[in-house]
Amino acid sequence: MIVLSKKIRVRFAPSPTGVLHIGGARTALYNWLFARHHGGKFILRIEDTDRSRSTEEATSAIISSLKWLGLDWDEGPEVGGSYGPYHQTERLSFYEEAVAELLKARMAYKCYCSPEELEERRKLALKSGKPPGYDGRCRKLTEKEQKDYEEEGRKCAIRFACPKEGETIVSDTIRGDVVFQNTVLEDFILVRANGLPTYNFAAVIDDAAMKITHIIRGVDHLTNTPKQILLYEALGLSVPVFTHLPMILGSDGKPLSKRHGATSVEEYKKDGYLPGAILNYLALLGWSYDEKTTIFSVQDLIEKFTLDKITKNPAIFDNIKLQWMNGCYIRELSVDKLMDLLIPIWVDAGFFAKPSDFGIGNLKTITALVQERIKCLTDVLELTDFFFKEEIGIDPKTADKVLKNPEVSKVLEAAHEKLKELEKFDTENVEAALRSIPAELDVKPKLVFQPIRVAVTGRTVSPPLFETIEVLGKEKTLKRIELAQEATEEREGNG
RNA sequence: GGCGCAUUCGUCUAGUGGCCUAGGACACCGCCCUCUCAAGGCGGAGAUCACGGGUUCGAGCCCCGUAUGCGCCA
Repeated sequence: MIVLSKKIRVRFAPSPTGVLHIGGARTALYNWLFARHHGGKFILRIEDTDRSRSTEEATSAIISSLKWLGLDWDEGPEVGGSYGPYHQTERLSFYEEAVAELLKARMAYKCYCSPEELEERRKLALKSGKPPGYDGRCRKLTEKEQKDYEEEGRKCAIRFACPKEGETIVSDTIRGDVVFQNTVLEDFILVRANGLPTYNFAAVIDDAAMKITHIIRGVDHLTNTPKQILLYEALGLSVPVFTHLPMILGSDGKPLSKRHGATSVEEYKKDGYLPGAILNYLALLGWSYDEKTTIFSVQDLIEKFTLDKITKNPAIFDNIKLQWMNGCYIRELSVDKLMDLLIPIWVDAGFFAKPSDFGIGNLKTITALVQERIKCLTDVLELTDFFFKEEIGIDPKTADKVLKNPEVSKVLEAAHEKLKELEKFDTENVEAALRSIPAELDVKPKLVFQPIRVAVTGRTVSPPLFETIEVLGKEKTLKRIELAQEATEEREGNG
């Protein structure tokens, strides 16, 4: 494909009716990657003509999600640009102008049918097995009839006068030529009775005015495309290159929705996912580079992304794989960087008010201990709460499993004794002290370390024991062992 | 209802007529490492390439039909 790199212009055009969803994020990503790969421009346009559902909050939410993902735009809200404004509701004059032109050329006409009438006719047509589309009755209205309607006070919508013969071909970069018979394209509405343009119309006018060269969007728009092409042609505008992306589905193969769990970028952020991991995962949902590579930095993606490697098949969104990938990205972080990300999570959980309350050094050690054990940042809470809590509870089942062994009393006693004697309470000394216990008591290592772990952390699963004990410190460690001993004795007394 | 798109391991995918007894990744199972859990290493299982026809010396790959799913008109 010959591409004039400098001139490539693509856009992401969300409707601000809600937060940025995974599907939208992927569309934005592919557009952004394509622009960055070719050194073109990435434009953000807000399609807010549906006034009843569009909100300022949604616009800000989408913008902040895009920023968080690192998908920056060259033109659009906040940054401006020479093809603005970038909100459709501020571009009404563009649409009016185009409508006037089409009406004058008789390629559009006024339709006085009310929504109620249309709905009724649609139902009727369906009932009798006929196509439910608009029948085109207002297309042949005489001037007198129009005048009568106007006098009746009827409002009119503007419809496109679709050619009734021939075919329109959509050349899609990944699906090839898709042919539509013009007869099946009804006279669709350009401007509603309320004066606002429809999606198909506004998008074409704006894409042309903004000199968009490539349109990359979901396949759900594929059947809208012939209508749009007809509009480009009617207005003498050059038709952009189309790429229709496969859908993203939920685990049951149905369209992604709330019941599949998190579906918005915001939620993933809150759950402790990293932007790089989300981008990497999304890039691979419908695109691949070769048969081996899975991990791509943003820079890799920019270098390697091409439209011809996009697949046609819809993809099921797999949270498990995203989690795995997020874990990979967490492991790639420096300890300092990871700690910076973890601190607000600990603070939110109420473990401490500011890092110095617990000690930066300790937090750094803890971070290093959990780095390869968490898939999401928020996983850290469950794994580290015992460090911060003054008192830990040992759940009865855990106690039953680990503390019921007859050797436990001896083990805990020995551990307490040895740790108490330590002058330098660091990992090395703690390890040496505890490692001597199995041989001395002639007990398997596991039967020594597990009870100590449970005593000290309250859990059977924890970060590495010796390091953990160092961070906890002598006082807390000894106290927790004592408490466990008491509990054990009680059990023995009762048992 | 019409039109359109899609269909390779459970999931994401590689595959553009002979390199495919179908490759990789996640998940799963086993072993190694090991104080638990992870991480890491090694290995295993898992796909009659939706189905049925055709074209061809040869088809996952090309053509036709069917089924299923999804989308648009809404």
